[in-house]
Amino acid sequence: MISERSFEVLRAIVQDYVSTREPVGSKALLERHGFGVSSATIRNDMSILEEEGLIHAPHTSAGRVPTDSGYRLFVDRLNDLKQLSTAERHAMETLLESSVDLDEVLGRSVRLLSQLTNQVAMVQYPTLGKARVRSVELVAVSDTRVMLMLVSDNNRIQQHVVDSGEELDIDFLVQLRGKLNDLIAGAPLADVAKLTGGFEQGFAPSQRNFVGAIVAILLDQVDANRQDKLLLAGTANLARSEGDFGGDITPLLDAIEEQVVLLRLISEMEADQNGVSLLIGSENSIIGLSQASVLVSGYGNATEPLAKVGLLGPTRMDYSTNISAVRAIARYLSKSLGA
Amino acid sequence: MISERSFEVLRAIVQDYVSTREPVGSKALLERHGFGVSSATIRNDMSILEEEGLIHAPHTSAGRVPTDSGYRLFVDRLNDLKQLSTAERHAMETLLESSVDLDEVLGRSVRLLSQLTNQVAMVQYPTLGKARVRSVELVAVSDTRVMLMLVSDNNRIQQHVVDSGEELDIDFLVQLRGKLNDLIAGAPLADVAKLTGGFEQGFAPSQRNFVGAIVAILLDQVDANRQDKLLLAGTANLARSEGDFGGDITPLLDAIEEQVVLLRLISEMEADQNGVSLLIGSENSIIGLSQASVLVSGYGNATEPLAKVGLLGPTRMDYSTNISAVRAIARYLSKSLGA
DNA sequence: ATTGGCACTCAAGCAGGTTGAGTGCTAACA
DNA sequence: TGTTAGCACTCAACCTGCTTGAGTGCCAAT
Repeated sequence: MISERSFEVLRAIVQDYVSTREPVGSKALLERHGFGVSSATIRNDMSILEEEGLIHAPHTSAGRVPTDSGYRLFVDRLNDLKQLSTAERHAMETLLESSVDLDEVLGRSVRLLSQLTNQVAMVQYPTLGKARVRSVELVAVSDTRVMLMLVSDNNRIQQHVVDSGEELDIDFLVQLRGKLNDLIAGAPLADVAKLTGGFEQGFAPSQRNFVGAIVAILLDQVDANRQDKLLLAGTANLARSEGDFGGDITPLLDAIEEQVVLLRLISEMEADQNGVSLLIGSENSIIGLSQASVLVSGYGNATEPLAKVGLLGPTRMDYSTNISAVRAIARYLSKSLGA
Repeated sequence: MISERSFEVLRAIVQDYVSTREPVGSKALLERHGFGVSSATIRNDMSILEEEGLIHAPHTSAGRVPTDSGYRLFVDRLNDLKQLSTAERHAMETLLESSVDLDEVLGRSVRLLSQLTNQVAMVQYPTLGKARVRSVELVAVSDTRVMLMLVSDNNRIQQHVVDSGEELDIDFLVQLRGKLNDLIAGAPLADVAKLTGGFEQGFAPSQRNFVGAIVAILLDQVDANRQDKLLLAGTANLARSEGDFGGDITPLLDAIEEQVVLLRLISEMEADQNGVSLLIGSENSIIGLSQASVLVSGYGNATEPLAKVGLLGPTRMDYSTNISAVRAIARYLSKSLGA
């Protein structure tokens, strides 16, 4: 069992290494943090930490660097998270004020998160689960094009423009809208496919093509809800902290491009006591992300989160700040979308 | 005046330097490109090119690197652009097929462009110019929230959700929608502000707050059309070509974050004979972008472009490929939105 | 105008020496 | 038993001097 002071030494090492990017030695440690002991004692503690696999020396005569397990212990014992600054709070509140549609809320949140943390931020589109259809709207946007809107009862809106290729009959649109709503308004999204089966059969042959197209788009929209989507922001930050990922970042870029991998990863992550979950370095199984940490939190309902929001960065990141930022954004998203 | 062969030498230098990232010398040049002359002759040509300020030697005993002017001449004399591959054509066509709303078209285009070129791609939202209001729609999306949609006659749609804070009266919404459309449908966007002045005075005092809010949002939407917006993609590519920007990329990241600077820059760029415009390195006036090239093309109507689309990358980029990619995307956008 | 030849330059790479931040160990101490 | 001072040891980083070779510029000959 490592002593209390040994842990303080670990904490100091993590902090110094995160801020300086250089291996930290016993003497340098004393200068920054005034432990009441000599450097020799620190060295003894360090050797214990090294035996436990928490820190590691790049080479014999260098200082120490935290290992993944070292970061892990540091994070697990993290009790006081860094508070957001007033400016940051203000930014959050401004965000809260303008209650807009889903895309905008998610887009702004993820951009804010990336700015707060200087990392790559990501948010998963909420799955609808037990959501129901509120209404379907058909709006003519030009002589031949119509916009199909699917509004669900958790404030979520999806829209898509369909070009019928022929002159639209406004009256028919109104009538079609009515029939569609009679059919599926109030129904769970999961049932839409069943309910609309054969729907176009009730129309004149000349209209069936168009109605069929509309229904197809509608089903697409429902499906798009089931099939998760990921929104990223701040990927340019990768250029900033490139060196921290150790040489080749192409696998990282690929993983970001192929959102599927990331999506599966964060879906499988289980929340800890704080509501956040964290994979440090090699704790995640994706090759090429072994130098990266992934930090996410669920948002939505506390008992049953809708989806995840979080960030991706080098293992050498400021966990304290980042965890609190992710938690704050998740709280905001829950407030804004969880209802 | 530089001879024809000297120019061929310049062209070879640009090509080799772009692909190898290493200064190119007279002998290496001969190996790759079989000029029918000796290395000494090449050296003579090089010294001419250097006198003209088209190439430059990093140090005495190194090969040559194109200067900004060198790239410029190379590009100006570029006659055969690289063709898109069939796979790339296919991607474009797939994009064309799904005719959807503005956000989606622009989003997909800019992502495709960044993938084609491996650079940071950007597209400017089209200004509406002489566009007119087609219709205004009000759709209830929950008991208290209503979605306001502004549809203009060039297929452009903007929407925003407003929370009235109180129970909505559906009949009143329908009535309000009618009055609004009577007032501004068909009018130029520029006139909306004038037309809606004092609009809420025609309503009962209890309703004026809500109507006023709706009108305010409407004006916001009109304004958002005037005030340009920029959509970026592929910023992660910066991490890939980081070294080409010479050391400190923070000013570049800042410029990307502060889209305003970029927007002003590309707005001021004038199209050349090919429809594209290009600023190479120090030709642009933004500090911190002196190692970057900006390449844009107008899209929309040939005579009067709606907005710009293009990319940002290191001066050391493959101009031939990139120019043709930007042109292709611009053509596609024109076809899709210019009507 | 082109070429072969030659002297010259200088970054890059290698070998050897020095430095200093860092370690581990041990013996003394509280 | 935990802490400390002291000391020998290690090794990356840095410097220095040397060699190499890719590259240049110039000139006289074709």
